[in-house]
Amino acid sequence: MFDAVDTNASFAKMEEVVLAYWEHEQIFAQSLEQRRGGQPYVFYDGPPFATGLPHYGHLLAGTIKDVFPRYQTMRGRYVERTFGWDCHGLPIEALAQDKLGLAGAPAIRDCGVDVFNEQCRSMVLRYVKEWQQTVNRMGRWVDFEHGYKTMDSTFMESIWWVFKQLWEQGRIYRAHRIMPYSWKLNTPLSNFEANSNYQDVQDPAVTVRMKILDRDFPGCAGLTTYVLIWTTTPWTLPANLAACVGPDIRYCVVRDGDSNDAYIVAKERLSAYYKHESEYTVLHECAGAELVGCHYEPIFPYFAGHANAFCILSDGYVTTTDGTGIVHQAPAYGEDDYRVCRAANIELVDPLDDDANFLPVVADFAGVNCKEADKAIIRMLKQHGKLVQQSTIVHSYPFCERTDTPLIYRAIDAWYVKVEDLHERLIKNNAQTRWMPDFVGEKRFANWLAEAKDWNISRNRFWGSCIPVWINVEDPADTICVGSIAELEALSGQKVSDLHKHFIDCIEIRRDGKLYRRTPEVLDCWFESGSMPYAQHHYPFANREKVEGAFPADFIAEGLDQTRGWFYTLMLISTMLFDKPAFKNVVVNGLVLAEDGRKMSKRLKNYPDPRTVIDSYGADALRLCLLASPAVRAEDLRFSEVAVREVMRTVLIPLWNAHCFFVTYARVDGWVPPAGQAAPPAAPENVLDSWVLSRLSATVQDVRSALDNYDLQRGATRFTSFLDDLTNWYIRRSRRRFWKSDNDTDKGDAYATLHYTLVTLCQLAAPFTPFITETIYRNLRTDAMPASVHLCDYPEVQTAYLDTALNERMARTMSAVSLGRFLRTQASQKIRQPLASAVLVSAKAAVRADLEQMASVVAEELNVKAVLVQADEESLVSLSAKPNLKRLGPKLGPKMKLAMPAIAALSSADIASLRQGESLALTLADGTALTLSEDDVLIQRTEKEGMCVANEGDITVALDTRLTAELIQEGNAREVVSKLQNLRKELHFEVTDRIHICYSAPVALSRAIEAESAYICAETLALSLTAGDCADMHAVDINEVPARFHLRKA
RNA sequence: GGGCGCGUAGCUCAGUUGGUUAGAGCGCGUCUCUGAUAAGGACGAAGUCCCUGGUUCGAGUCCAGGCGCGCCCA
Repeated sequence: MFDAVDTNASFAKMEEVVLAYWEHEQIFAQSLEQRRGGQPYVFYDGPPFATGLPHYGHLLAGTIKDVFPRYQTMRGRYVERTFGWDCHGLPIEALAQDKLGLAGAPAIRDCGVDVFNEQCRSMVLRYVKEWQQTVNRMGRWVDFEHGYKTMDSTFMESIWWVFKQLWEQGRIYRAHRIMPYSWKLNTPLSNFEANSNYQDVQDPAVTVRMKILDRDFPGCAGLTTYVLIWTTTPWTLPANLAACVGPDIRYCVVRDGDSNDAYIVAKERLSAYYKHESEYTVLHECAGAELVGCHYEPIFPYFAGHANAFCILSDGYVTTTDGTGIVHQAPAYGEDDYRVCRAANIELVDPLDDDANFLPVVADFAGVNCKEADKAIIRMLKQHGKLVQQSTIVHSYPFCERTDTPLIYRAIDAWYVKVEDLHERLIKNNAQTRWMPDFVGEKRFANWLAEAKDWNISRNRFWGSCIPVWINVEDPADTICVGSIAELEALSGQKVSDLHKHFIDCIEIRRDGKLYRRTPEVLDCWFESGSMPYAQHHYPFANREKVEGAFPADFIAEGLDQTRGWFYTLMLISTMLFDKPAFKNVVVNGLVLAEDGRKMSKRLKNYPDPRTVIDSYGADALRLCLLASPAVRAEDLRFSEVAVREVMRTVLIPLWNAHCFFVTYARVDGWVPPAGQAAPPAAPENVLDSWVLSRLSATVQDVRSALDNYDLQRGATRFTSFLDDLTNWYIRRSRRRFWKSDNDTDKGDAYATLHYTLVTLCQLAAPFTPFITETIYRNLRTDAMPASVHLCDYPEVQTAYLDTALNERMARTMSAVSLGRFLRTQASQKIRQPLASAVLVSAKAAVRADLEQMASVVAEELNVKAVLVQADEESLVSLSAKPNLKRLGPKLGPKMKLAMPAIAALSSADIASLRQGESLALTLADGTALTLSEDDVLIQRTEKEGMCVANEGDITVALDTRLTAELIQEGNAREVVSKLQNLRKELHFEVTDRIHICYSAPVALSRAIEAESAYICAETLALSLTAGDCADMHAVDINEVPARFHLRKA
């Protein structure tokens, strides 16, 4: 016997019960154990930082990461799922710095790298418990216990192995690069990090003049000539080493009316400096190329005499969109500057310390922070007559994400991985990966791979995997790369237990009388996450076979923002190590935005707490809401609590109530499924049973194909649309079959069909909504079936049940019913009022045959005494023809425009002959002869005026709305039954309770009730129906006639 | 500045190889059904399919250019 169920169950509470059951019975472990030996389905989990709580983006990705492993497990695959944690990097360092009150790298060194790193270690896992709770509450099955951490020694040793592989391939090199630099954190940042916090700021914009030393331009005799440069970073002027012009840009030498000096400015920029042409005189005009080689007097004296410096260079990057068209070059502080100066053999100078304060060499501003020095520098320029113009500019400028201080660009010593020779291999390997949606892989990612730049992998930080390179203190070119702990122990003669910086930096290597110390940088943590396929299993030091057998992964899933993150580093490292892609299938999810379309923000509080949402609607509702959204196709999703509620109302509640309905009547009748697997009747006689089984099979086919193609949205919507057909057609149409008190075959078939359908639907939906399906399945299962729905095999497509003709027949029936309902509304005849007849008309024999078979369904649904099916539609509708554009368009081309009116003008006789298969000759306005056949036109029907007729496509329905006294009496009886049923419900009677009814009504109505008393009693399970007065009578309206009823249990 | 994506009803979104009158849900209004349902059904109001141009007999759909938004990069 099934357990009684509560229609008003709280899904959130139900889910808690399921979680306890899974935990207690170790269902996840069982689901794995059961598939041990099955073909593995390999899933890699991207490691999150545990420095914050999980948000909707994590819940979305986490749900996607749960559906496919569950699905594949049910398909028989062995799917291990281990969680991972990203432990290193700036997020955690920033937290530790706050905690210890340390401002930057020097402060960290002062307090001790060991203290700092141990602080990091102690904080890394601070939110692990919360993560675990949330992930678990969402119903995601993943192994936390054996999860990997990027700070584990085993993980870090594998990182060294990976590094050494690249080293031996000659891919690791050291270079200068211009990078965004945070002086607060004393570290260069990746461009990725630098781009995440642009702010609009006001900066000075100064135009400075530099005296030309060794060139006389025509017409400048007796004048001092200056080249004008423009910059928004005055602090870079002390490090100025050159000026750059565009080779093809036109420049003018003008006599400045104010100063009577000669200035060199781009011709196009003159108007920016002079309001009127009268303010200057053009002395000479030339191309930028002619200016190259001029020397000028350094603005500041600090680097006077620097080799090859203080001359005019040229390069194509110079534009005339702002400034003077001449760009000042400080090679330490700009990528283009660096490149241009390097080509001119000018060594950079970088007079800033780690905090970006000026070094003593810049005597006037020594110790001053560069940005703060701007004002003093401008003042000094003014004093020395070098400032031509001063203004401010508001522009978007990158700021440090962690500290909100401005970033500067400066030259940094860095370690690089050579990538630029790998483009073809990367693209080839990416072509072996299936992306969902495809454009992310085929366009976005492929384009990125095609232009991938060498990868800066070093970070001048503390808490991370160390770059395992030891450098000869005497000769920086002499290096040793260490690839394992054993290697380091052998080289150093010391025992090594931990690979973090504070354990490793003190280890020195002596070889052949030379001393080697480690390079101080740590690795970019993307290097670690990209190495996770190997490092999570301590490859190749352990688990060689396991890793090699489980590579590449069958499936990964992350957000669109990982295109250049994890997706890239995985693909890059696997290509470099094994020349293979790291994953075969990847689902990319979009961003989850707040309801207002903006990013979710804790400060703005523009989104509901996930826990509140789960507690109100349940994790299933949240999961399905996310899974059925465009967010699973890499599109943005505006998340709204209302949408979650909607999913609960329209999917979970109907599913739950279908279950309640079934269980309620099965308990009344004591129906139990036969032992063994759930099974439908062998040969269902009722067309509803065959139909719902056919629909179910089609749905199984659809959902399987959707999931096999990683299309979650399609999968989710297919099973929900089936649910709609199940509840609002199959169950509604079948209700009476369950109420009937005699246990005949039809009733048994109904129970067996619905039981099988619900069980199968639960199995089908289990990967999407694991809780409610588990609850329902557990109540419906037989002893022979697995204890949990998640231990079941995924439903197979039952081709024997598939009947497309039947599906079409039922679709036609629904269409006829829908038309009939419309007519009732038009005629203001509610469904409870029986009518004499409905006429279903179609000229197509196949349609008529279908409708005839289903006539009883239509009659019942429309509450008519008789349903007639006939062929003659012309008494009800008038026919007209339209061209079938799909057929005629390609045939006629431009003549289509002439054919349209000719076809519209066809008479009903013409149409009739076409429909009898005859062809029809037309002459178009331009004399073209055209022969039409039936397929060339579409026949349209218009309801004739004044009749109760409705048409849709091939089907026309007419309703006889005339009422007889008999029909009215029946209508009243049905109204009475309806009111009585409502009263039963209000009085909380059980569906099986027998009752006695006492009523009082006006004479006419009383007579009707008396006449229909047998029917009324049968419907309401009444043992008696007597007229008279008694206490506690309920007043009701029966078609606007007042009446009173009293009900009591028998 | 570049790459990619998105732009359809008040809101969230469907819309097949170009084809006839552009759909659904939510919300709103008027009805209705119901002994599983917090549900369902009917009708109604609500559209410059972002704009411009092109290809075509025919464009929400294809092409080009632009505008707006997002992600990634520079």
